[in-house]
Amino acid sequence: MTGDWDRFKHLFKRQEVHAKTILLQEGKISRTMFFIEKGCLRTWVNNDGREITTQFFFEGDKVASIESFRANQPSLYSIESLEPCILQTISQQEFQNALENLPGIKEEMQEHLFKRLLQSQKTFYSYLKNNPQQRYEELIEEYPHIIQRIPQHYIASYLGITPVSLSRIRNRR
Amino acid sequence: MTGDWDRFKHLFKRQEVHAKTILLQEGKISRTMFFIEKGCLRTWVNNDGREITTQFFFEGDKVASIESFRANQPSLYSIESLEPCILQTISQQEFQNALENLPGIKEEMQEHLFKRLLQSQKTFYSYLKNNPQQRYEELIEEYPHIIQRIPQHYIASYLGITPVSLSRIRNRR
DNA sequence: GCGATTTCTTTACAATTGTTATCGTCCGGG
DNA sequence: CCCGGACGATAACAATTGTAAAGAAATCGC
Repeated sequence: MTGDWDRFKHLFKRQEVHAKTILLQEGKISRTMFFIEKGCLRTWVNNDGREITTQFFFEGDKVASIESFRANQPSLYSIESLEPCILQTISQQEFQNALENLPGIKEEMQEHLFKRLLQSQKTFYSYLKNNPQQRYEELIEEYPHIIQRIPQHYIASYLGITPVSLSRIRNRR
Repeated sequence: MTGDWDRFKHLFKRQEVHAKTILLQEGKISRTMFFIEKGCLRTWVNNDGREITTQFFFEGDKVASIESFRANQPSLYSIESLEPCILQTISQQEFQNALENLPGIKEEMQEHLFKRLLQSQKTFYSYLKNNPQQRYEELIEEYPHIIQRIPQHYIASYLGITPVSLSRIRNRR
């Protein structure tokens, strides 16, 4: 899956960051793409001072505000570390070079984009169809490692509810 | 915007349908793409017998379950006419031909896919950030024609609430 | 090691939405 | 022209979630 990815992994630079480091701020243009070697990240949006987590990322994931990275537009969300991380980073510039020089990367990017669309739609439909309790149960089913690894208030914000409400749901079970 | 689109409009076949015609059923693989000449469509998902509308389409829009159309996977949603419609349709086969023979169409499709990702994300974030009342007000702001043209219970299902709740929200204003 | 911070739970109350049912209006087909 | 279905409003009640505040436990940083 990330086979092609490995081909230009040597272009990356190693970077270590503390927990709670903002790697990309909402509204800024994404100039860097990250590959997680160790640790985890989240993306989140600001809503009147209240944070809403939109996604979690773990070892092996590549993370960027693709929309921003690709179109040079302000990112709709922030990217932040949740744990101390070891990251491999590549700049937009270097990535452009790779795009033009390494065959197949372009197609892989498109496939990646397509998968993101599917994922985004799937998450969206889960929101439409299920209530918070059902979404929590779905999370336990499909991504148990998230429950075990991520502090609950982040999960609550990911589920679209308050930590109080998540605590109640957990007690109902 | 649809400039390139016009270039192969002659490949389309005209089709007239009644209101409430299912053009693609959830779970089936999309083999046809539609261009709306007159009328409007909606996409919706089935949730335990309850319909949830995910999007509305009007004159000038092109509609397909792109994800299904492109990857030959079962569609996650149905496509249905809300009014009597005049449609221009193209089969997957003919579309493939166009893709290979007409230069630039491929890039246009990718751009279209990218825009769908952005749109999908935007709608999703609106769900995350806003309550039903705010989403209704946003709808009035940004897409007033939808309010005027579409029966309320479809709008309610689009907003993720019951018709009863939408009626209450309208009365609160 | 220890104080400060973070995280989670609990409580009480308010606000919103869902559920079910009834009723009136409008519109189109036979 | 009339009947039936579609559509929207309303009411009463239940269930869920949000809000604010307080406290206990765990964890972090120095």
